[in-house]
Amino acid sequence: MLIGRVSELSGVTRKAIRYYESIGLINPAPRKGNYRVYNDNDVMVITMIRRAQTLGFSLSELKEIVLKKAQEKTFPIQVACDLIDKKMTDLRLEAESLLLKEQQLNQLKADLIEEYT
Amino acid sequence: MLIGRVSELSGVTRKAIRYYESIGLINPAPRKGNYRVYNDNDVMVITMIRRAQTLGFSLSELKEIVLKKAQEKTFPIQVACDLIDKKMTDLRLEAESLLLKEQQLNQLKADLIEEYT
DNA sequence: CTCACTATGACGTAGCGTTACTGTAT
DNA sequence: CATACAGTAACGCTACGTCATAGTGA
Repeated sequence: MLIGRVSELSGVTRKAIRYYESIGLINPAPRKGNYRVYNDNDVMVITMIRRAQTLGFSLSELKEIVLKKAQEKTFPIQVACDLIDKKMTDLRLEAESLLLKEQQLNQLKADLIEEYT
Repeated sequence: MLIGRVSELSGVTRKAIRYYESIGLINPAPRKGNYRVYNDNDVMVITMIRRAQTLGFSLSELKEIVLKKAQEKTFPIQVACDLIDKKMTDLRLEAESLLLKEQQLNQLKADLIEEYT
């Protein structure tokens, strides 16, 4: 299938897919003429990338995993789980900072109202 | 005072201060020779900008307020409070999405472990 | 003359979106 | 010939950091 179909199935734009290829996150698709040709597995990979991205992984983090997988010929589950754990920690820290910001926003509003009324 | 001193007092880098000027967020500082000269009020403004930024306001949002203030000759407290309220809503939405992501990260980890052990 | 500070300007960052222009399969 | 795809290239966005290079006041 061509890139447009992959985009439909995965929900990832053609531009993004080509970008993933350009940074070496996915293998360059074989060409039929000048057009990139994909298979079902490619769709799975791209879908997983988007899923992980949504959960807060950067493309460079995902690239690490992809590279390790290529080297070790097997999915580096240990590395992946470590990254996930780290993300969870990050999330909790971010949640705390959100609570703090909410308080500070309230404070800021109170300050402004007091000063300008 | 010169820009280095402002940077010390406000905790905002010289580069950032010049950037604020370049995008019209703060007024171009008068020059003594070729050097920008600031006063205490400038320091206050820059400090407030940084404070608001930390709370999640973009520079363009802050610029809106600055522009309104210049037009109406008085601090647009209504606009500011509305923006603050909006930020609070955003924060709550983000907090929810963080909780969801935490669940999904757990799910992702469980999926990986089940699949690769 | 040196030293500490200032200035401008170009390039880099993340992850694509958005033109803009061109090629091709039907 | 038109239409709906495909391709590459280049600039835009956010908020500066990081050189590189050069001027200036004490």
